[in-house]
Amino acid sequence: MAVHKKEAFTQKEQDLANFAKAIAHPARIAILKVLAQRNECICGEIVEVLPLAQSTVSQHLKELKNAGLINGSVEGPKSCYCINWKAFEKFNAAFGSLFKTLKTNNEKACC
Amino acid sequence: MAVHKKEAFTQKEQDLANFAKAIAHPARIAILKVLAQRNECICGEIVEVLPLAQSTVSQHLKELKNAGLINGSVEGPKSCYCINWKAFEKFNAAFGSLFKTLKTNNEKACC
DNA sequence: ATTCTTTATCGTATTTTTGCGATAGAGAAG
DNA sequence: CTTCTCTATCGCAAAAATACGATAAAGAAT
Repeated sequence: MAVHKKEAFTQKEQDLANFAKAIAHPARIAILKVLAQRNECICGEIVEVLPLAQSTVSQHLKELKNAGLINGSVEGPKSCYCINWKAFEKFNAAFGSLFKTLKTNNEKACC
Repeated sequence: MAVHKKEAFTQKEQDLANFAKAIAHPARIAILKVLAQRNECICGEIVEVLPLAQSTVSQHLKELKNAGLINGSVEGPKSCYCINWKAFEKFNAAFGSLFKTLKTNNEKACC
């Protein structure tokens, strides 16, 4: 078997998990950093910075885009990606909310 | 092919990615919530709450423990798990740091 | 119009994750 | 000491993630 049972959980839990999964790879964190640095948000330079093949970087970009963490528009030879601050803020809030929820329920560790 | 190249990235990036991966599954988020609710931090009830087999829950607990997000001690028939607030705080700080880094570099989206 | 440059997608291989049933192991209860 | 209960681990299968090379596609440059 091994059918992923993600659909059996809360929408909130799934959303947060998806966000987390998007940044659950050092390459994608590195990509986010590069995107934030370049104000003109033209990439392709990302491939040069990362120790990965072009196709792999493109794949990671796609996943970040699917997760909603970045926006992107392709115009032939050059593409333009940049961080979707709104979604990122939402993620930050969702995680903060979880953290807060956990903490208010039980502040001290018992083992 | 397909050798994970995670070691090619910063330690910080790897750490944050590992933390993120730990919560990158709704089941593990749900487990954290249950652990926070029960003050006595006795589990096994987790299995009843979650729509997963006992062995699967045990596996998720193991991963959370490996990631350092929870502490656990097994004493024969009953085990005791609870949230490692210190590590969780560290994760929260690391993520907040990334978020801040990104934001100070580039505040506005361009696409 | 043809070539060049850049990026996305396809196909494929390998590794990792997810999940379950079955079994083992470790105290508690009798 | 034997049984009972709870948890961990093993073995396995299916799915997803990771990575790359090769190819396609879409403008730019000539």
